[in-house]
Amino acid sequence: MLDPKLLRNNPDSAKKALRDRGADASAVDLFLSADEKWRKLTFEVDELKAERNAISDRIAEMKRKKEDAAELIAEMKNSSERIKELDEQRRLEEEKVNSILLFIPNVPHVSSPAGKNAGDNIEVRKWGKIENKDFSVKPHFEIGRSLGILDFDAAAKLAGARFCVLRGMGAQLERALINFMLDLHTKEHGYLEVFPPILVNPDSLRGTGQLPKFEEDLFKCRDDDLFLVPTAEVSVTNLHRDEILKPDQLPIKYCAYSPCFRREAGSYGKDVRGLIRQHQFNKVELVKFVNPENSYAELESLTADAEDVLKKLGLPYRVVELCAGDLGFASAKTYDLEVWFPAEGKYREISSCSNFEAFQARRANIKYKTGPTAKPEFVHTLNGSGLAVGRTMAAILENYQQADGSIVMPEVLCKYTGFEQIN
RNA sequence: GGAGGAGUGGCCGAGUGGUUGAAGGCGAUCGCCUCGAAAGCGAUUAUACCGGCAACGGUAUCGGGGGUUCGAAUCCUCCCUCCUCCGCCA
Repeated sequence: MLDPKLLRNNPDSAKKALRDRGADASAVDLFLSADEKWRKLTFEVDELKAERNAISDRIAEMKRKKEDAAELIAEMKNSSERIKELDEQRRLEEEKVNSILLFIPNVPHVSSPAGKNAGDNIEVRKWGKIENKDFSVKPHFEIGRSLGILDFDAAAKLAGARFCVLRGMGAQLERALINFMLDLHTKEHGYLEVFPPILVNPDSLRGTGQLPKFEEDLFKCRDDDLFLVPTAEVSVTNLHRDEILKPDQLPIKYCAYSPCFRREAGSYGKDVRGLIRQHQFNKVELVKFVNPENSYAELESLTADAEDVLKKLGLPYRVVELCAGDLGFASAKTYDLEVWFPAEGKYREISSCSNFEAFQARRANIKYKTGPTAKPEFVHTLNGSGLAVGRTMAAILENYQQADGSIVMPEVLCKYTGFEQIN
């Protein structure tokens, strides 16, 4: 959510920012008119209530003195009706203001490059050497199938398309990756591990920005007002919803493993094969709550923490800075980490690291105090994948593929897998 | 799932219709005292919104929503959470 004061005082810059990211800027005008109505009604109602409160006090005093207050009471009856009416109007207008606000995306940070779509993203750095192998690397889903570790047919029987059953060393590798990532972030990068619920309520999803706009992307329980999380970001960020954090608490750094569930509505026909785009996948997520002053430095270090996973696994990758038009709804600035897939001969997203500034904090009401007497301010929230586990497995199956069709484990993983090779 | 109990400020805790945004205590902050500290004394100590350049004024909030009433922390109602007992269960 954007700061309503910013929209009031500086609507033109807000509109420009929204156009920069390809969003509909007319919402700003809708907000402005609804907001003005709301403020007018609020002012009127508050004045009437002030009067009512004053007269109520007089009634109370008269009653104490055993005087007759019938006349005042009768008078207040009308006033009370009027208050009720106006209050209802005010409530409706307030709802309108809020629903407009909830559909407006974040404003891109000045450092986010201009551009319309992924084609305008900027590569900021590359890491790792892309090997020219003397055999043709099979795509991960083929090699995984022939090694007997990925079973898409069984998954289709159990659940449908976009699911996968991991078998044997595949299942073990998945588990090893999760443990490896969590250990790295907790032991070397200073994150506190949490294991949150993966079913959450609508308030939580509103807090991070999935609701109300992206409900169709979520799996919802039929009989309960609960959704499966599309990312642990939702659970973990909402850990501090409606809280005022103490000055010495920041920065807070969490990492969490969770399964993630996405309906992938509207992505039919896209990445249909393999582990790239599944309805259910595992992810280790990094989440930070920070002082606004440091949030961009914190984004750099969070990105570096995610990159470290790829470095330790020896997977070639590049870092891409998303242009304004490609930014997610809640993000002000995002770096995508893209890992090399040799079978396809291209880089694909494996992590997305974002600074949401106060956008989520305002929705989720997460504040901090700079000192014991200071006024609470919104924190900045950040998160990034550290990493998407399924895609990491896929990258390993391709990058570590041998001519004989076997897969050599990255060295750091061996103590987690207990084997050095899949064949 | 059934029965009963409870949810008040950072914390504890009073408060069953009218100067109660909320006693009292703890904690915290500032000041006095002190060489310094402790103790003691005094003051301050929620959040959001609206109006105002500001000083300041106003409104709302006692788990959440709705209702009764001139007036609700207090009464009614629905929901949520926690506790106890029963049932079920990993």
